[in-house]
Amino acid sequence: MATLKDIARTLDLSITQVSRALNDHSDVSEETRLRVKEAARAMNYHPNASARKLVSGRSGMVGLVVPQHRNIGQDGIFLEVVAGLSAQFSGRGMQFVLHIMAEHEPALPVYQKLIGKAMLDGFVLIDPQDHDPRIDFLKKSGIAFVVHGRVGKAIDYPYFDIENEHLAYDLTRHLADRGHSRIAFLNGLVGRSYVTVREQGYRRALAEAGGDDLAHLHLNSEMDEANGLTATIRLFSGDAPRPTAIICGNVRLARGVYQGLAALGLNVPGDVSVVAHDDELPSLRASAFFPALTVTKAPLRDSWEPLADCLTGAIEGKPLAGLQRIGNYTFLERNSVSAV
Amino acid sequence: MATLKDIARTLDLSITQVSRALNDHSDVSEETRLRVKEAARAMNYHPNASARKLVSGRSGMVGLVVPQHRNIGQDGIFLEVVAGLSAQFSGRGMQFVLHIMAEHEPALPVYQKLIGKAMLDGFVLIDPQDHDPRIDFLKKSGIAFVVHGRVGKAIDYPYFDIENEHLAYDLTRHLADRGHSRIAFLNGLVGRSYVTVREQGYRRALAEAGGDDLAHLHLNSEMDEANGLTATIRLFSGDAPRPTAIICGNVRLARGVYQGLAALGLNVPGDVSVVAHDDELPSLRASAFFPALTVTKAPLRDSWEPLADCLTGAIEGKPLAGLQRIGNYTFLERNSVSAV
DNA sequence: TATCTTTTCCGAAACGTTTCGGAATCTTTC
DNA sequence: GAAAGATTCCGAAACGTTTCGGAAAAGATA
Repeated sequence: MATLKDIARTLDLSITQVSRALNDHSDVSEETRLRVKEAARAMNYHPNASARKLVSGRSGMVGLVVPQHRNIGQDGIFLEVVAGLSAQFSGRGMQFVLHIMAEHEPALPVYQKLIGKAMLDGFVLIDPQDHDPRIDFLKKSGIAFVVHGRVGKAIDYPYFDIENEHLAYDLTRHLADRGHSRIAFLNGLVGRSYVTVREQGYRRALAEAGGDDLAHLHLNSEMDEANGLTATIRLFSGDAPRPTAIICGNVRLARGVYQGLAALGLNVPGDVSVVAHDDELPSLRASAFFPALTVTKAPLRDSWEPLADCLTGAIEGKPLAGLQRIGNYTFLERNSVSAV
Repeated sequence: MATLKDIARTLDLSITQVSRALNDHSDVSEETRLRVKEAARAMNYHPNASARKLVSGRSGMVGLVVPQHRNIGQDGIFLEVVAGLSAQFSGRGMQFVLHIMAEHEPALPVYQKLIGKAMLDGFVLIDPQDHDPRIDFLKKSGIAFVVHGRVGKAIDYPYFDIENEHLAYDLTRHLADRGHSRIAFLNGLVGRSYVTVREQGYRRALAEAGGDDLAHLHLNSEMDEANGLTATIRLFSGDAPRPTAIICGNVRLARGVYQGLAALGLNVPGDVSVVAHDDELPSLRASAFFPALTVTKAPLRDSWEPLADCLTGAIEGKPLAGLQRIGNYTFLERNSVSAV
């Protein structure tokens, strides 16, 4: 492998000057800058990442740490995350390190070890929880990171997120405006920050509309098809007043809901209206539902670029203000809602 | 972050001796070895990977480079690979670097750049092709690597593979022994090394059995459900003699074949026998087919450990002999085959 | 006691890069 | 034509680790 020394020798320059030329410093003449860059290309020189990290603190590597939970295999979402982030960082000449933890391994020691080894410039943190110890830990250890999502009020770290409170409000409001008052919400796992704020949006809309705030209509579960189906069955059996509309946290839940309603002989939207939030995972198309599903749409795949932007910004020490981004969502009215 | 110098200072030892103590060198007394290790743990010292790599050539990081092809999202297999390998290396205290290339980016420059940066100790290479330039390139550049699969005869690099030739032979022979002579083989994409050798096994069995070697019964395609279905339709339309049995390169193809046969009103195994090779992807269970599918089974998930073993062995400079491993497969006779 | 081994330790160099402080060369100015 | 400033360059130190060669201390042998 060619090193700075090699280039310096062939060009009869000092190592210092070669380094400065390659890094576009000011005090190197235009002529030598070109000569050096040409030579570097010719000898296909790539700076040694370890040496660079050692002195300048940058290695160009970022990490993602995820637990290996049982359904990591089926869940298309994980793949979307990994492929999306990896492609983003690869495209920036950076390296993406994936660390999959053992089943019930605690996360903090893993981060600590990775930080201790000092080879990563920063982390992407996904699936933030309501009181997420990882965020505090990363903040305290002073390493750059970006969160996919956000938790709490006064937020002093880089993140990319969508307005989950708003979209839950919009979906609920959309139904309430059409006369629905018993609106069920199939939300996600308790503790996830977006689940919490979506519940807040749901309750805010209900309160405004004066609709019944029936506790049993808000259900938390893993957001898969099976739970969508069983939740639907549950909602429509027993003596409790039945919903006239269902909001689904994602499209996979909605698919289960459609199946459940079909099994119960109930019509969409005749008997029950259904709406959902759509992450636009490639495997599940909300528009292909019958009847086509009304959704708020915010493609997950639009997250990776801003996340990578924010993390590289944080690594470069840019001010926090530019590193907190909110993604847009759109409301798509289709055929799964009717007035009551 | 604590460094060797910190430990040396608090213990009033030299940096040298601390380093040697931690790395279990011979010339350090048992007493100081313990004192040093204890101190290191107390100060939660982790060796700086960059510094270590710089001098000793080892960073404890390995890489996987994959192209971002269109169906990277749906294909559960990619996730299985990434999660499996990452977990293996994470469990060994190593880091797993995933590099996803742009759609049609050439692979060799990517490897060259990664090798140039000199931060990886080795690579895992998957999906080897019949004349794979990546293998030559990695061999020439002298970096450690392991191949999932193998190509050609005299193989002088570490690999983990299963006996694809044998398993194709076994499946074909199983059918031939039951009187089938017109046996179709839905193989995978041309150029993949395992596809090539499976075809050889198929032809060998046919030749032995004296069965018809009908060229049109060997089909190459992407190994998904859709192709299984269309291939089946194709096999049973037109004037060419129709197969009495179908071998599928994987279970996903088999699922398509079952659908196709059902659509054609053909019975399994009454009208057509079906067998397949089963990688045991979590999303597709061959035993849940109706009728249950006869297969050769070699769980893909059993590959990651030997692959990681071989790669770490190669990095440590172990002799090639122990780094070439063959995985087992089992033959599971179920209900999808009948005699003719 | 003097010499020879064995055990245990340490200084210094090296890996490839960045960066600080200063030095050489060239250009301008009076 | 000399002093001042700009421009372009370079030596040396530093990052944290491993390792080579040798040295000190301890024990064994004569």
